[in-house]
Amino acid sequence: MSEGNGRGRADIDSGNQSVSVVHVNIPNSAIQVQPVIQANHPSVIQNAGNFQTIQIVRVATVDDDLSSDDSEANKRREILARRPSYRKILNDLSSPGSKMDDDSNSSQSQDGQDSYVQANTLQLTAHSDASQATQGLQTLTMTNASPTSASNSTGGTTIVQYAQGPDGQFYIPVGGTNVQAYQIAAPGSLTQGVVMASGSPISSPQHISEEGSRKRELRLLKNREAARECRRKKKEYVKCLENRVAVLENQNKTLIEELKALKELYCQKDA
DNA sequence: GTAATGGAACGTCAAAGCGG
DNA sequence: CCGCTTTGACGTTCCATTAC
Repeated sequence: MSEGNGRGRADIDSGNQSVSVVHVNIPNSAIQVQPVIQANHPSVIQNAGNFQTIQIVRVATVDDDLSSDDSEANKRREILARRPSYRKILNDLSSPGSKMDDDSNSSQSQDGQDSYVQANTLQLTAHSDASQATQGLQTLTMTNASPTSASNSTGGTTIVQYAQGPDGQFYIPVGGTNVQAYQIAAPGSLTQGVVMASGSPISSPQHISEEGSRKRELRLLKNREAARECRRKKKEYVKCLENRVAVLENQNKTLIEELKALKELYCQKDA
């Protein structure tokens, strides 16, 4: 264990450079970024028209009293929980004037560099590969609209492997891409649960607990994937902001130079 | 070589958000 | 209102780097 708890550090990796996400003390405010079209500056043009109002959520103020640990944690949670989702922000950024359809669409981010693909629903289908079935290893395919780079996801489809033992129990590989250990799942879990989603319920206590553990496995599986996707989106969001900062800095620089040139022209004319 | 350290990524939990 | 999704927080693991 490296750090005790993970406070104060965000899981951000933007490629070569590491990015620390800090909670900036900003009063309730909104930044208005006006669309500016300047034919002279291609770097600006590529973002022209995509600027939107960025709502800056107040995170904390300097004089916020965060004396006790509990109240601090509670306050932090309350405050942070009110952040808009990355999806919402990126949707707002990428679709000026129109609300994009929320489901299963891909869009370009405001700078046109990062493609942003969304996945909102995880469709679970179970199937068994003949060759794998002979070895007792089967796959559960999670059809997902978003291509994720992590784990054994290929083009938005996450393949979860499992095996059924001779005793009828299902074994789920644990540990992501590398199968490191097998966790015993309840008999009939996952596959049957997925396939028999609308099947007739059996109400014996044992079946109820099996059903419970099966649901839990499924929930954890989905949440695992969702967390992965969320991190990916967060990274993309940070990259998007960084790009925007670069563009705005460039724009600012250009405007300053332009102003300078105009001033000189004006002074010459005056003299 | 090895312990210490830091960063990145992950899994899980909990709570808010959101759609039907 | 309910069920599902999203995301911050937290703890853990792995890996790279650095100091000794």
